[in-house]
Amino acid sequence: MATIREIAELAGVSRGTVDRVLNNRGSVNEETAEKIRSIIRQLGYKPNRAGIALAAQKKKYLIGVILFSRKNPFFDRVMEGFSDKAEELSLYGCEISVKRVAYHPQAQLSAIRACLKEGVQGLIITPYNGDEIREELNKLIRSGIPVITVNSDAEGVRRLAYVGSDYYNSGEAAGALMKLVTSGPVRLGIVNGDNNILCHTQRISGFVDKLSDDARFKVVCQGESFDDDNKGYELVSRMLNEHPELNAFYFTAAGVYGGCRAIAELAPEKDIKVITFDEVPSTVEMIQKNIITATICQEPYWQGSKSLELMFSCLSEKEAEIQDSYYAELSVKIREIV
Amino acid sequence: MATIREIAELAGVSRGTVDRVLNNRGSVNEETAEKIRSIIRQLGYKPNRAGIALAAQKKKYLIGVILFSRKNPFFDRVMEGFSDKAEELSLYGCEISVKRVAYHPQAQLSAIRACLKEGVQGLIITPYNGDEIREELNKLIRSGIPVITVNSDAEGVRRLAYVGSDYYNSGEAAGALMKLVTSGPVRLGIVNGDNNILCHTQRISGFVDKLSDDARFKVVCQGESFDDDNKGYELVSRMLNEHPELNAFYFTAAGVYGGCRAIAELAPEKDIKVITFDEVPSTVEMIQKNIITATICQEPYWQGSKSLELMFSCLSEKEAEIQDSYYAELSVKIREIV
DNA sequence: GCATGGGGTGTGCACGGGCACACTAACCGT
DNA sequence: ACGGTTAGTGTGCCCGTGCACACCCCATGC
Repeated sequence: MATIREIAELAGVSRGTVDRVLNNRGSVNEETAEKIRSIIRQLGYKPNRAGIALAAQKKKYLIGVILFSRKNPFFDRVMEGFSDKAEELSLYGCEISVKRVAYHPQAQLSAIRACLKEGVQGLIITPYNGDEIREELNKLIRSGIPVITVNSDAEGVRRLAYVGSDYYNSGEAAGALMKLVTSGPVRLGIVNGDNNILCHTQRISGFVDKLSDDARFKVVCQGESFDDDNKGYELVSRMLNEHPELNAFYFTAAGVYGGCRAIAELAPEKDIKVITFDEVPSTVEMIQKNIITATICQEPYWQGSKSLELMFSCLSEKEAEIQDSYYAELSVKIREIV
Repeated sequence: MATIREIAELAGVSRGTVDRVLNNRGSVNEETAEKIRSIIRQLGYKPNRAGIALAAQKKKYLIGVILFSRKNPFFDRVMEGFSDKAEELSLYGCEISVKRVAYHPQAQLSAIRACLKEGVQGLIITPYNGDEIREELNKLIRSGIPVITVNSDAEGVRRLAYVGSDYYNSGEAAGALMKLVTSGPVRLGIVNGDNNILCHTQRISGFVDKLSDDARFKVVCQGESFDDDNKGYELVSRMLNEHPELNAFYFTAAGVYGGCRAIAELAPEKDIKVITFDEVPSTVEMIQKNIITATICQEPYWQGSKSLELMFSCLSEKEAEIQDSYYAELSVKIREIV
């Protein structure tokens, strides 16, 4: 592999000049520059990453990460993605400043402000909601600080990129799965979280749309559980009492553990099909106990890792090509195949 | 983060001495060494990877990779894992020499010999079979060249590690999946490849064992197809003609494309459940055409990537901790969720 | 005629670690 | 007493890139 020195020698100039051409810095005679560029093309020169890494020891790219604080295995896993990628990129001077705060506009707002005070050069936020945050993010972006949103994408925020789940699509996948694992008439109970959160509404739309062409399926009841297991327990208990014909459940993410406990207690004999999201301790346990039939996963680790990688390449590379949106791949974990 | 220079200064010695302690090279006064070691512990010193990478530009770790030559998307994907990891590790002087040869002892033997001539310091082989190869590998290992086997593990070969699928386990998974997606009596046709290859026999054992406790299932017929699509087509056609009651198929890997074509042509109306292995073009196409119900994947990309990573850390690090076996995680790709 | 400024260029050092080589002091054998 | 060996240590350079600084030359202004 060619080095800057070799190129300099071939072009009859010094390393410094080649460096200036490579990083369009300082001023170089256009003729000389073109000559150097042609040699670079000819040799297929790629800067040596080890050299860059070593030279980057002096630099510092500080990236702010604002993350859900509530005990949540999904976001814990996203966090692992952030941490591992940060460790990898520390080689190149990348550093993250993580703020785990409540999912409230006020808390998030002050976290953003705190990041700014620390002088972050980029911000990653997951998840977020509310007009205040939208405006604040747009202010950041206008001031030249790129923002990547993970798992929350609001219209009107000119973020650098979105990384995360395609909720509607995963809802459809859940519907397809439900078709596959059932036969005969299916009487469905749906448990979702806060109806104001996209995650839940879109997962329901996708699911319902997918089943709409099949007369076997009927949604009998639906309720909110707000990520609270006791609430999930109560809700599902009530559903099972009021609608003994139920033979399938769909959880968009909330109250899974409590809901499954209710199913196990109130209908231990019945073959109730249950489809949920995410591979987290509560779903894994319920899969192993044969209560959850299948769960649909959307790579939380990848979401953290990918978003940090994108942000770093935006900050460090001259011309990073960054798409508008990056969607997590779906995978399915099934009973007895965990 | 501390550097070698800082440690040297604190210990009142030169960089060279610290270096000798860190890499137990040359000779160092035991007392001085202990002092340096204690400072290293105290500061929690970790060598800077960028520095190591840069210094490693001069080194060269050559690793031989012997891979199935036949057009095979699974091994193509393994190859991608090798290539990407090699690219990543080129930073540290890692280089691979790939030989894609036929799955015959003679071809593999000469590939191994060729690798030796090139002076490889480690060998990765996938897949392999036969006593000659086993003996040859053991000879290599005795001469100090570590060997990692991928997707073939023979008794008596003292390889450094095995990386790959757990075939029996994935067969069981296929059985569990078959239970889940069917209801009522199931009449099964099984299509496998060469009966001398572990992959096929173990996937069948696992599958059959898993179904053995459920009277719904009956294996009606079974045949070999040797990875040949025309053979697969003929075989499945014959099965469907002779046993019109068939309503499920299990392919251990061979003849999937041809077999599925036969199903599509001869039983277009029937709801036949089909379970196969690996996410390769032929399975993806047949999943999209709704012929394959689900396919079980075992991370071919990871297999390549992981095995090279292991080999490199064995060659480069003083004390790499390497397990005996690394099994690919199972995942399931399902109709409409690809 | 001299100071100012800026375009264009070269040079030296930094980054952290590996490693070859040089050097010293001590010890041994003849 | 002197050459040879060896344990123990220090020094200098290399790896490839980034970047600050110094330098030269020419144009412009007073």
